[in-house]
Amino acid sequence: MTHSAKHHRATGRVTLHDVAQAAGVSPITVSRALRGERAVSPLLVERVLAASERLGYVPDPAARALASQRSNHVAILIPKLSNALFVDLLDAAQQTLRTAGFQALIGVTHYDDNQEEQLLREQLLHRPAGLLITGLDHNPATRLLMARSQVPCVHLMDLPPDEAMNVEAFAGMNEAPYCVGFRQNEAGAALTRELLASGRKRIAFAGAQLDPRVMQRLYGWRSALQAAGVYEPTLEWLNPASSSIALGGVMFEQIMGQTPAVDAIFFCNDDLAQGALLAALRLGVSVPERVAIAGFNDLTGSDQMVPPLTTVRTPRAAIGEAGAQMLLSLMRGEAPATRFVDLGFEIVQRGSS
Amino acid sequence: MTHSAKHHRATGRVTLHDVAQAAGVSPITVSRALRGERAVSPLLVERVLAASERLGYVPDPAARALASQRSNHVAILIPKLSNALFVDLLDAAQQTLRTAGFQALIGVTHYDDNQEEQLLREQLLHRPAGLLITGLDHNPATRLLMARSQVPCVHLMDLPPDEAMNVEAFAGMNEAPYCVGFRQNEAGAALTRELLASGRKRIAFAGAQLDPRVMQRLYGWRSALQAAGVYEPTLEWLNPASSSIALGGVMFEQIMGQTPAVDAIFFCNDDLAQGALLAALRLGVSVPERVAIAGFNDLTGSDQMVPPLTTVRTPRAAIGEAGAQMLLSLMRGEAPATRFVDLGFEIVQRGSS
DNA sequence: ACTGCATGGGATAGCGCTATCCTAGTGGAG
DNA sequence: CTCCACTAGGATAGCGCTATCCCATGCAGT
Repeated sequence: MTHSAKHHRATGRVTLHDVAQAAGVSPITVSRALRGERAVSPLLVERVLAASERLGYVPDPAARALASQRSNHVAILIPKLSNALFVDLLDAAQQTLRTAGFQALIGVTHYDDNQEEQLLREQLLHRPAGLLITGLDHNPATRLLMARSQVPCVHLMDLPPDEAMNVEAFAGMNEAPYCVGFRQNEAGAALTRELLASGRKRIAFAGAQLDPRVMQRLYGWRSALQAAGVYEPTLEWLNPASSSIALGGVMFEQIMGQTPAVDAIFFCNDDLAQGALLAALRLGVSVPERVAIAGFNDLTGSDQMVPPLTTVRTPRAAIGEAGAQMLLSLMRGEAPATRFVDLGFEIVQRGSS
Repeated sequence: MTHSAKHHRATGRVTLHDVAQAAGVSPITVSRALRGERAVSPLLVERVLAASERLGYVPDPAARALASQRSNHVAILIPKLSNALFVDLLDAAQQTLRTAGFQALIGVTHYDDNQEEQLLREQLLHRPAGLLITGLDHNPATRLLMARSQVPCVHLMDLPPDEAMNVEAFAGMNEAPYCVGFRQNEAGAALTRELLASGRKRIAFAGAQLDPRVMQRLYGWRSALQAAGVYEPTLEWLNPASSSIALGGVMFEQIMGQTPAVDAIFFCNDDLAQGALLAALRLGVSVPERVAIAGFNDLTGSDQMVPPLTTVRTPRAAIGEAGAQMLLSLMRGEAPATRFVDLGFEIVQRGSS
C-alpha cells in the first residue's frame, strides 16, 4: 500500500485531506482557509477554495463537533407546538439560523420545568453553539446547566420587569441575560386602557395556561383597572388548563353567567377570544353591544371573526428572527450593544370592542 | 506524566475510558455492554452499568457519529409550519423519536422541491439515522439523494394510489417506499358521497395550495360526483395560494357570486371552510340551508364554529407516531410486516351540512 | 550585526467513540 | 486425543476534523 493510498478513505467521503492534496497545501491550512480562522495568504485561500469547489468538499459536522467541542446545532426550547404563537416563533428563528448555517434542535417542554431541564441536558450533549429559550424563569437546575455549559443563550418573548432592570436584580447570576421580546405587562395595561377609554367599566380578565407571560398581562390589566379605580378581584378568571378555542367558549359562558354586570372581557390569548366570540354567536349575546371582547397576539383568523376581534398584535416572528440574529452575533463572540431588545406591540382595534 | 494521567481528558468529560477503568474492563467492552452489541457476560454488564451510573457517564453523540458514521439524529421534512396539520404531525413524530433517544432535525420545505433537496442535502451531512418525509412525490435529485444515502425513510400522509400498489409502479425504484397515511382520494370521495346522500346536487370543490394531497381529494370528489352523474367542471375552484382562513372567505364569496346554483362546498382544508363559515355569517348566507359547507382535517376550532363544521377527521398525530415507530423499527434493521400503513379517516357530520 | 516580535505555514496530537481483526478459552464431534 | 467451530474479551486503528505548539521568515529598533 503506497502512502497516497492511505488517503482513500473507506467512506468515500471527500475530506480535508483530499482538498489539501489537490491544493498542494497542508490540511490545517485548508481548515483555516475555509473557516477564515487566522491569516492565510490570499493566494492560498484562492487555491483552497478552488480545490474545495472542484472536489465538492463539505465539512463533516460530527468531526468538527468532536474536534472543536462545538457543533453547528442551536437548541431551541419552546413550551408547546399547539399554540400558534410558538410555532411562528420557531419558524422564524429556525429559518434565520439555517440561513447562517446552523441546524435547529427543537425541544418542546410542555410547560414542565423538569422536562425543560431534561431536554436541555439532552441537547447540551450535542454541544450546541447556541441556545434559544422561551421565557426568563427556569428552575435552578436548568439555570445552572445553562451557566456551566458556557453556551451563548438568548431568551425569547419575555423581558425582565422594569424594576428588575437594575444590576441588583441579577445579583444571583453572573451576568444579566440576553432577551428579545416585549413588555407583556405594558401590553396588557395598554389594551385595558383602550377598553376603559371606550367607556367600559367592568372589564374582566380571562386567562388560561397561566404561564409567566399570561401573569404579566394579568398584572398589566390589574394595574390599569386599579389606576382607574375600577378593579375588583371578582373580575379575574384564571384557568390553568391549556388555552384553546373550546375553553374560550366555556369561560365566556361561565363569566357571563356568574358576573352579568361585566361589559368587557380581555382574554389572554386570541384562541380563547375567538372561542368566546363563537360562543356569543351561539348564545345570541351581541358583541360588542352587550359585552366587548378583546384578545391577545392577533393570531390567524382573528381579523375574520364576526365581529373582527380587537387584540394586541405581538411581533413573534420578529422576535424569533431578532433573537436568532442576536444569538448569531453572540456565537461570533461579539457583544451586542444591549442585552434587552424590546420589539413592542400594537393595539389592533376591531369590531369586537 | 504517568500513564494514568493520560486519561484525565482536558475537557473534564467522563469518557468511556473512565468507565472502563472504574469497571476494570477495556473501553470496547464498556461500549458493547452499553449498546447491547455482541454478547457480554452478565457479570461484566452489571459492573459496567454500575460504574457508568456511578460516574454519570453519558456517551458523546459527536464521537459516536464520527466513529460509526451514524448519528442519533432523525431528519424530518415537512412543507409548512403555518398549517396546523403538519405541526401536529411533527409534534407527534418528534415526541415519539425523542422517547427512543433520537433527536429530530426539522426542515421546512415551503412546498419547494429545490428547498427540499437542499434541506435534505444539509441534513444528510449529519448522517441521520433515519428520515421522515411528507408525501411521496419528490424530484429526481431528492430521490437519488435518499437512495444513495441508504438512510431508512418513511413517507408520511400519503399512500400510493391503489392502482400503483403493484410491483410495476415502483419499477424505477429499487424497492417500494414505506408509507404511513391514509387514502386522501377515498376520504374526498367519502365526504362527497355523504353530501350527496344528504340531498345536495351541486357540490363545489374549493382547493388551495394544491399539493398532491389536495389533488387526491379533488380526484376523490370528482369521481364521486361522476359516479352520481352530477359532475361539472365549473364546480372546481382551485387556487394555488396558501390555504388560510382569510382565503376561505374570499373563495366563498367568489363561488357564491359566480355559481349561485351551488348547494354545497367541499373545502380541501378546514381553515378555508372556517373562513367560509365566517364569511357566510358576515354576508347573511344561511348555512346549511342555503349552502352546505364541509372541510377537511378537523382542525382546532372546527367543532366550535357556528354552525359546527362537517369535516373529515384525519389521524395526523397517529400518522406522526406510527411513522416514527415504523422508522424506529427500520433503524433497528427490522423489516416491517407491511410497507403501507393505512390509518384511515372518519367523516364527522356536524351542523354545517 | 543582534535582538525582538509579528506573520504565515506546518507537524503533531488528540477529540471520544466504534469497526475490525485477533486471541484465548470453551465444549462437542469424530 | 485431536480438531474445529464458537464464544467472550481485547488490541489496534482509525472516523475527519481542529487546538496547540513549533518553525521559518521578514522587518523594525538599537
